[in-house]
Amino acid sequence: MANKITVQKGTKDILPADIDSWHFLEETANRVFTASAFSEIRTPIFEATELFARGVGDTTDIVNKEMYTFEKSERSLTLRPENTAGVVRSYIENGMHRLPAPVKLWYKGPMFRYERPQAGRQRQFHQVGVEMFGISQPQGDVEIISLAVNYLKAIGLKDLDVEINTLGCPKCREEYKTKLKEVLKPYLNDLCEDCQRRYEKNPLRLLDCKVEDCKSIYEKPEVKEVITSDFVCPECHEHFEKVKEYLNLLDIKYTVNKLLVRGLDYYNRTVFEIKSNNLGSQNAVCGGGRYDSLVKNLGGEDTPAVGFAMGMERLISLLPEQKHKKTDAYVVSDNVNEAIKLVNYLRNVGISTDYDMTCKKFTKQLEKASKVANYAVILGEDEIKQGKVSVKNLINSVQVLVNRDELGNIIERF
RNA sequence: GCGGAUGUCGUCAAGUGGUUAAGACCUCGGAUUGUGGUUCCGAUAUACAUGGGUUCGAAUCCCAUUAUCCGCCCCA
Repeated sequence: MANKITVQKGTKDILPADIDSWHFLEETANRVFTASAFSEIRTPIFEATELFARGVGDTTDIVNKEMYTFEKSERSLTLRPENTAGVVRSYIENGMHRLPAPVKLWYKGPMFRYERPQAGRQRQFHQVGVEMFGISQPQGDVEIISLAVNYLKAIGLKDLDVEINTLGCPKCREEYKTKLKEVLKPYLNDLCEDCQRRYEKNPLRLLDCKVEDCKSIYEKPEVKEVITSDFVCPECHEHFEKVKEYLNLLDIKYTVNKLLVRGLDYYNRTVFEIKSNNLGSQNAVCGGGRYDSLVKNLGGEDTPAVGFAMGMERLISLLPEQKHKKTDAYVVSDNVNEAIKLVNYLRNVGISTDYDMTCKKFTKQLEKASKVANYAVILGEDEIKQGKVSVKNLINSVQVLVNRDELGNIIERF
């Protein structure tokens, strides 16, 4: 035997047994997002590498070490590690700023990140997300957060925590970073390696370190004072207050987590995550926030924007198991000619139908029917003589003799 | 990139140095002369992750590799 070729590390087949959950997530997304006036957009799986370097940010792990990048015709291309940059590119390229504002888009599809796979983390994974362009007001942030909450509610998830924070604007954030670095300077040598690296690269990320030694340093009064201080400028402060006010109006429960810092460089002001306690260490099902400078950074008009992304595999792992749906009808007959015609008829009136193409004996056909279908449609000599068919409900064994054109009604409610 | 655990048929799983490596489920075929999901029989024709080593002898011990899972990191 030839060597078997297997799926690649961190990738998975989505098999028929699991497909109903995916359809459910996708159909619910379409329904819920459409209800909030979002339209679906589909952008390419690969883009110019530079789009992600500039869009996602070249200090991030995603860009630095997790991208699938390849060369073709002297271009550097990359499999998308997330979809915000791609949607922004499309927004700019297609002149969507001339569309009536706001422009509200949603998407779903595969993303690619070269990481060590573990629970809730794969190299090819799927996200469903939304992006909204043209709203700088706090209503925009709330539009997005409430949409996320509505979607998660629509797919039936409970026990989720919404965490929000504000990163301020570039100006007040810089001041905060400077203060933070100052107060931490004396302890620099006591911090873990990661934190020492973060200290230089992205001081905001220092705060959610899980190492005990670091945590205790962040608990020190003078440090804690800086961390918990309201560093944001009056405008950003007012914006965040409004966001919280509107969330309260909508009765959306949230906690303010000053340590919440999203890993992508483009965020400003409001950031949020939605977490589940039932997921192990990769517990964020949704992450998002405001990114007012990204459109401009990628060469478009200065346009405020806000959005989120959800990990579909993580959502599915929280969903109750779904049984794969059976076929509606299975035609059981010894008469091939009549069977073929009846099968074709049933399919054309919208009843999912299958039959035995190998001319097995009657009992075998019925046995097969009971495994794969909800109803057996029996067409034997007796039925053919009478011009009728028998329909047997395979769950409760009730059988009736009916005319062919009644089959649709029968199968729907019998 | 760094740690830890695991790897026996499509699936679950017994077996810890010694004749043809249990069993269950699934699938397929057959028996019961047009009514199934019960029962019975049979099949899946060289399944012990891979490559070395130790041994008279290894699925069982050792080493390497690989894969999966879990954690760190990071993120959805």
